Amino acid sequence: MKRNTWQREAVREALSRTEGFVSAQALHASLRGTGSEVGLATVYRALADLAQEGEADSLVQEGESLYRACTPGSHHHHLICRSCGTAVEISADPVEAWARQVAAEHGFTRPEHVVDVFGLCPECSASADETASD
Amino acid sequence: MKRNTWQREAVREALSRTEGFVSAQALHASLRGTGSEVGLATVYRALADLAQEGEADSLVQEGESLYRACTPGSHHHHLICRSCGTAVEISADPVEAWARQVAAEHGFTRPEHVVDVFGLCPECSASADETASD
DNA sequence: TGCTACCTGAGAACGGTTCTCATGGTGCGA
DNA sequence: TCGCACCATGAGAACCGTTCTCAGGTAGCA
Ligand SMILES: [Mn+2]
Ligand SMILES: [Mn+2]
Ligand SMILES: [Zn+2]
Ligand SMILES: [Zn+2]
Repeated sequence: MKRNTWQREAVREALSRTEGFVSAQALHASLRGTGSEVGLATVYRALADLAQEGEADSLVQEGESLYRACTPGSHHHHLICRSCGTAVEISADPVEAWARQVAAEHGFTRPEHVVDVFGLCPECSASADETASD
Repeated sequence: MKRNTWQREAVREALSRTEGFVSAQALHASLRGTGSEVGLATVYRALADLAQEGEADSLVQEGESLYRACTPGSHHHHLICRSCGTAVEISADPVEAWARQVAAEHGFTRPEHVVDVFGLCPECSASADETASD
């Protein structure tokens, strides 16, 4: 059992207050900005633990691991804004079945899958349109 | 237009001789092993160029970028062995449509998607079974 | 309250990737 | 074919996100 420290709770809380995916460093900077003196290594450790326990989702983008608070116990995927990181949880039942079937057809066992949809969220789409018309 | 150098050609050839996804460093070691004196930075540059031009696919696994020769011009995905890196190109037409629809439903524009299926290939599945029964 | 195993944090170390810059070769024009 | 300008190359340094180290601190338990 993990000990309860104010540092871990601070990370959990900061993550849950964040809309989209954030990096460990950004979360650490955000915590420091509010006066918290949590260490960077602790933020990394807390995020890794949260991800392992299923309380956070993670993905890698441009060499950086990004994290997001996650509704535990439910397998799901994400629709993520490339510009601001905002994410929507989506179910992908047809894709789950397709992935299992594809693996089986080729004799692959213990299938897992990575499915992420990226795009520009409505807000960022609007901004992009303005910029384009300048 | 990129210049034609024996280094770039060597990288292209080494990549096409490789069954599955390989890292830049592994490909460099392989080239060095055959007597080629290509530099590591050049391998990185050549692989980045090939990926950009659509002649190579890439994915990130455990903090490392992996590359694979790709049949150009065709959008496809991969079924990849977690153990040995062997990959099978798969089409995912139902997933393409699903991804576009999900993005549209949430007002996201310019959708892209990341879809990879991982598993153990038949050979590695057999090896894993032997190990497990020891 | 006291004990102890575990957590924390500053900085060092790590590993993959990119950058620097002197050197060398490609492609092109003459 | 020859010469030149410009781009590619490669060794090593720099970079950057992440993990490790270890001394000091603290949660949890009796
Ligand atoms: Mn899924
Ligand atoms: Mn696709
Ligand atoms: Zn956005
Ligand atoms: Zn395999």
